[in-house]
Amino acid sequence: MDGRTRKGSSPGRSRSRGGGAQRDVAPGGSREERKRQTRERLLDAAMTLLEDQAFSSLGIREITREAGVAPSAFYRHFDSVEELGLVLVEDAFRTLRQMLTAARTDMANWKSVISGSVDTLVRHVQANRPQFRLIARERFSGNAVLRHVIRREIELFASELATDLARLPHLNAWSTEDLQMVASLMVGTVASTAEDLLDASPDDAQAEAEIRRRAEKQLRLISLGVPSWRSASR
Amino acid sequence: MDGRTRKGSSPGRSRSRGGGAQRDVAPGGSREERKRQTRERLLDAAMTLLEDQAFSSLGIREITREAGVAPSAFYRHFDSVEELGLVLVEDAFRTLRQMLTAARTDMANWKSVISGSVDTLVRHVQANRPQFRLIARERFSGNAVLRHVIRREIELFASELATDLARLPHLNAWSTEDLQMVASLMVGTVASTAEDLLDASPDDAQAEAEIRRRAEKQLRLISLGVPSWRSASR
DNA sequence: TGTACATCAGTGAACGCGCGTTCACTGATGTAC
DNA sequence: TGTACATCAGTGAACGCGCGTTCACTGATGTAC
Repeated sequence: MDGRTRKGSSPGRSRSRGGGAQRDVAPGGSREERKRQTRERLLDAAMTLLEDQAFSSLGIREITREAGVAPSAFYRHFDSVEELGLVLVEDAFRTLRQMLTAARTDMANWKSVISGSVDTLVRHVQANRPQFRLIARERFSGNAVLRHVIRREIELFASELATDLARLPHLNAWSTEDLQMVASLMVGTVASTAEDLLDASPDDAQAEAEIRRRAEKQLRLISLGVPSWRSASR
Repeated sequence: MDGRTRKGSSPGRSRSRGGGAQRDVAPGGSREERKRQTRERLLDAAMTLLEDQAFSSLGIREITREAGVAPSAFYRHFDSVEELGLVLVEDAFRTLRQMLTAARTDMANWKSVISGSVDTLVRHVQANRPQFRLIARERFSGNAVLRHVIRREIELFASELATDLARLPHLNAWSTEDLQMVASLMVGTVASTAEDLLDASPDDAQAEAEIRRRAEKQLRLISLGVPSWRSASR
């Protein structure tokens, strides 16, 4: 038995653990490796706490308590809670980018591009709820540094989507402004869908199915407006 | 001169002040009236502080300091910061409901219903930035009680919009589910627009014009999809 | 392989500080006569 | 109108508490010979 207690754990986080035979509880590993593990525990602890509270109310003592280390140990890994938060946000966006790569791969089989994308979205959100919740929440609230990092990333996604859309047959003659308009509408719809998923219980299959249906319909409705756009607006 | 200092003020708040001759600085008024004024100062102070921070990090000492009263005076008016927060949220939604009433009045002149609604939105958001920011931020973050109150209100608006839409010629044969789908898409688009406005500087007329243009286009694109909906989906 | 020394992740005590909350008070306002 | 008493919004001192941060320490791990 180990004197420390490990109060919380977040099975959702998929940070790659170093290779080897050592157990989570037993000592094991080189000094460097063990330091990495403690850092991991701090990040996991913060993520667990963020499920129920805002980032701006997270404290060093709170995080270290949850992680099962002394408060002063925090400073061996981060200068401030904000620095830790930036690492969490970077992690979350790495997850989100993986989702987008997966969604683009799914685009290969055309015709069901909408339901394919929505399916990719739902699976990734459900598999990484803490990360998506972090992005959804801190996009608006509290800490200005985190907020700006998140905003910038999301704008980037909308621009990338606009570029993707420009390659589609119906859209290649559209102005940049109009492409960005459609892209931001789609990104906004997808973001709302993700928020609805996070708001529902992860085990509520019916709620998930309804959210999925609605998102597909909304994206389909938007796409139905596309062919009529030019003629109606000019 | 008065010994107290009034550090902050929020001219945006439009709470109706009691009738009479008394000045803001001078003593004036009945005991009841002066109590009401102090309560007002606390609410205003909290709203001012909320422009830069999350509700969940607001403290009693912070609010009373900003309002220029002793910390213990807080308890003459509210049992907790949360109770004060609920009053702020109610106020904010009163403002939002006034906006919706105004928007419905504008609906009288058909054909420009979209640009009319967007104009109403922009004017109300700009005139009540603190309130709209409160709703936008606390919809996700921190305090669970506030979050749920805000969610419920927003769902209510989407339902009301669905009812309104059902009266329109093209839409009166639609299923409830599809009406709600369109309504939530529109509410989401309007919410994103409000967030963009709050993110931009209130004095940046060019940014405002671009946000307005984009919102009008997005709503128009959605409405263009509506006539094709049934045929394409069934 | 064995020994002596260096490194450094994690500890725990200590600090000063601001927090939320309580409480007896004060003095202006309100009320009864 | 004047007087005596009641009310109560706001005060300021006091409390215990948990916070962020510092610092000398310890003992396992790493390295040089």
